[in-house]
Amino acid sequence: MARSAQKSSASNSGNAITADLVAVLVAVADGEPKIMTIGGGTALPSGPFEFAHRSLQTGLRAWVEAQTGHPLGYVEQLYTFADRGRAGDVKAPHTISISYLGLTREDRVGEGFEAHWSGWYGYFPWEDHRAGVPPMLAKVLTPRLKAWAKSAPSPTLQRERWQRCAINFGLDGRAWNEELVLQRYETLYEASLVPEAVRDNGLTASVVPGTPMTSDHRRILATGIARLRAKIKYRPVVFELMPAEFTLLQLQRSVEALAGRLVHKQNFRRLIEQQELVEETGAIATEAVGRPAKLFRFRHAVLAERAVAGTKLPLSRT
Amino acid sequence: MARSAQKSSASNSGNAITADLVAVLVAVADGEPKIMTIGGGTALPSGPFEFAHRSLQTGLRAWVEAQTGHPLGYVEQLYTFADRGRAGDVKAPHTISISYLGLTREDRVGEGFEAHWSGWYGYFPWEDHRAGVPPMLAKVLTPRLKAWAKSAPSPTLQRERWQRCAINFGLDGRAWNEELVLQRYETLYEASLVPEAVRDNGLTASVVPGTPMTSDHRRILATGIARLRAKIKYRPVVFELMPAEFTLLQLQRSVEALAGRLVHKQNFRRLIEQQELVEETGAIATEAVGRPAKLFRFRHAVLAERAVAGTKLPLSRT
DNA sequence: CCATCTTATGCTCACGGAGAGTATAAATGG
DNA sequence: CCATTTATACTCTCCGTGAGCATAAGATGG
Repeated sequence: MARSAQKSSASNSGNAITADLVAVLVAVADGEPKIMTIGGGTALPSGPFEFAHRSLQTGLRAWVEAQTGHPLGYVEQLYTFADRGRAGDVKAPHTISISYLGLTREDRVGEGFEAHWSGWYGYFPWEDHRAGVPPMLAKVLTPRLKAWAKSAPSPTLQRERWQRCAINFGLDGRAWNEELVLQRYETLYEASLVPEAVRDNGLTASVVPGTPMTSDHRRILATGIARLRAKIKYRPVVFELMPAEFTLLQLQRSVEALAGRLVHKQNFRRLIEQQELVEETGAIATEAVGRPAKLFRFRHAVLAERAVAGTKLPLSRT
Repeated sequence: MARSAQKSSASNSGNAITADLVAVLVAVADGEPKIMTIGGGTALPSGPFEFAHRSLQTGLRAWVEAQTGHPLGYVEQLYTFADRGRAGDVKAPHTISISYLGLTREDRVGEGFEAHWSGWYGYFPWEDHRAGVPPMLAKVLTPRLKAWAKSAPSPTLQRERWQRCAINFGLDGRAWNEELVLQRYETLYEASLVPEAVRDNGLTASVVPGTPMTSDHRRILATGIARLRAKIKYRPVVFELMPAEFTLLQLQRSVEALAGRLVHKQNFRRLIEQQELVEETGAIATEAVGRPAKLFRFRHAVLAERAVAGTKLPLSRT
């Protein structure tokens, strides 16, 4: 029945649950995107929601900074999960996971913590298209997905399944869409091709490469990667992952690392410069090979100036 | 301290809270966007999270359908709120509001329920630019915002405040951006120009037009409107709000109602048709004035075909 | 029947952004 | 000096998009 909102907090008091924060903390080091993990890379950092804090956002920020000793540059709420078999403990108190995406420049972790940084493509080997389409996509994923599609009960369902696979994984001559990270993971889960699905549903099946995670953390990670890949195209968030000074090539490599695909160098520079996102520091990079590059820094002014209007990045279709 | 996720559900058990679902249910009737409200239009429908359901999404769906007797077309999670003074009841159990956006064709409400549909521009009069910039923007909002900016402690802060207002409200010759619904509401809240801010902070101040809501429901509504305005530009969700058959003008009017601004008719038709989003039914609209229009229906096939690739809508800059 | 009004529908044009390629510059190591 | 690598400057083409013009097909009132 519909009730007014004022009454609801009183009438709910029987439905006590617990809320967890789960963080997808991203950094880029050596041209590789990394995420902070615990438990030897099997889980994302998570913790109880602290009511001492004014909001969820500040709660997460304080908690992460206490753990790593570093400030969090950019924080954004991802999604609130309560679905799925959460590791099979049906009798445990119900938990809601409120997940966040956080970007940071630092990749060091404070002493004495079990957290460390893991490359995110270890969890999603099929997502890295920087060196072309990964061979495992055609060799491993495609046949498994095809078999899954064929196993559907009706011809119509078979076609629908296969169409979905083709769209998500860029098969049948379709273009690869780097933003469909979550859709791909969920398809693999549904097809019981990831260990989590096998675990949650008590099956035994052969799975595809890619490190699994506790609970639904890999799903949360996929959500975070997808969000970030979408975001870098229209918001200047890449800079949160860069050191104070950088060359345009370093910036490009970071974007490519996140997007999992290469960009056209000249167009990338044109876009960055015409949007006045960066300014020269005057210094020159000291690296070894090739013509030395100018160093740039992010023009923080643009954040105020243009209301985060847009950072367009050229992610080509080939 | 970092703990593995497996341990967390056990170690959290002291932090019990309650979770509410809050729904922004949208329909379009007579060319006006409406939202479902309760409490005489002062609150969004909300209810406790039921653990009988498999997921949050299905929980909301079941709950809404039980209330209204109508299926929910499209459902999407919006945001999870725990911030802000929730109506001043500091000692009440802490509540998290998980908000959802739902789209439906129906605008009838089942008998015996207190819910009904309210036009959303009653809550945000400054958001409707279909008949040009609303006079109240220049007459009421701008002077108040200017005063608020000037009241900042330092000249730098004054400039920052004003720049933010100018960007959000399209002042100083800037273009109106219909997607900044939430930013606008939050600015007004911060400037104590909405009753909710006055209420939450125990102030007395004169406020601007626009119906207030319980708790932070107007903020949640702003989040929903913003999300929907962004979404209609790249996903074919408008059709969820349309009857089975419609003319292109009706479709256009719905888009304009949601976006709060007019679109170029010929370009709109071109876009809709070239994307093959609709097909002719063969019938002709029976309305009165003008040349009769063909009736169209949504091609549901495109959802599968193109993986929600994109529905671009021409929202011009003038 | 004609003038007029309203909406539907077809077509053209100009501009700008994006993808892609060519060419040249500046460094290093043999 | 040459090969190699990276930096940087231009150019060209295509297409999406905003905008306007023109015509068609109904209704209504004189």
